[in-house]
Amino acid sequence: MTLPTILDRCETQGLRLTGPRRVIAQVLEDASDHPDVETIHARAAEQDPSISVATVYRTVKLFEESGILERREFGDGRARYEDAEREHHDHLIDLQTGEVIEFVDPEIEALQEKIAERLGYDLKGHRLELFAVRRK
Amino acid sequence: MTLPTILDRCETQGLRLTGPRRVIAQVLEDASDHPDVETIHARAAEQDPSISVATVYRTVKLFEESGILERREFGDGRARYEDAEREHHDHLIDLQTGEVIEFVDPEIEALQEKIAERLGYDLKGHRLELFAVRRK
DNA sequence: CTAAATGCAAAGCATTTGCCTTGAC
DNA sequence: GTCAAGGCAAATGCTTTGCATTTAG
Repeated sequence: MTLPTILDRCETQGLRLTGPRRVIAQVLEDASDHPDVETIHARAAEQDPSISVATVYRTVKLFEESGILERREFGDGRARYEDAEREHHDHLIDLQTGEVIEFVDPEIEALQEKIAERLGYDLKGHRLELFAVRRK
Repeated sequence: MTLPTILDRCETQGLRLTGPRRVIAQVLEDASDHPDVETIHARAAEQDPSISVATVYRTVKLFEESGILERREFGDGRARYEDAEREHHDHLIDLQTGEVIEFVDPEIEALQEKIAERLGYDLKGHRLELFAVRRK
């Protein structure tokens, strides 16, 4: 069973499948990194130079609100996006180099419930995001 | 043994103790939350209305570069600051309400080294920051 | 056809910076 | 007295938005 593509999920959500949206969806489908809007726009523009940055902003916001993408803030002032349906993982971010390392740690996963419980905090539908920040 | 105040550390660092810096240092000393620049400025202005926002920005940046403060990005677009000398803790952030819960989990602390090792990533001088994000 | 989506440019915010004045040491 | 620090306003960088035009369904 293959996971549904971003485009599939756009259809499921009943989103209008415009030219720009198809291109942006494909760009994100192909991305193995965590592109920011400028990067997404650059890649989309390779397919269709008429796509504007404003549309990229509007589209990633729409996709995020539809649960298709997840927005990440890595501390460098711009938002980055990645497919929300990818298997869960955490991030190690080096603020000096901008390097982002993905990882999954079973013990950390197991700690999520425990921590929430200890704090009396309802984690339902939430996620723990782990950051290792190399400060200056 | 009492911990050195922010002002103490400014002196240790050889920073010039100007009026605005004294006030901003005291504001941060008194803060039990994670104030952003606007908030810090509002509190500082109560003591001295002539302090400008630009100075608050310059001062928190200086303090951060001096290791006196730590900058936090909680995903709402503005930076927040807290005393770097406070005992280590992580944060649970609810992006919907802006609520920030501090906590320390010994198991998570113990996992830091392990994770870094597993990734071949040098954590020296770094820190794991934990976020639980309630998305929309 | 009709409402939603796009492009473009202007507007918004948070933050930074240039420049001249003020003040700490 | 000197050079760093501060105030003010302009500039910057990322993101959003108003409006006229295009387009998916």
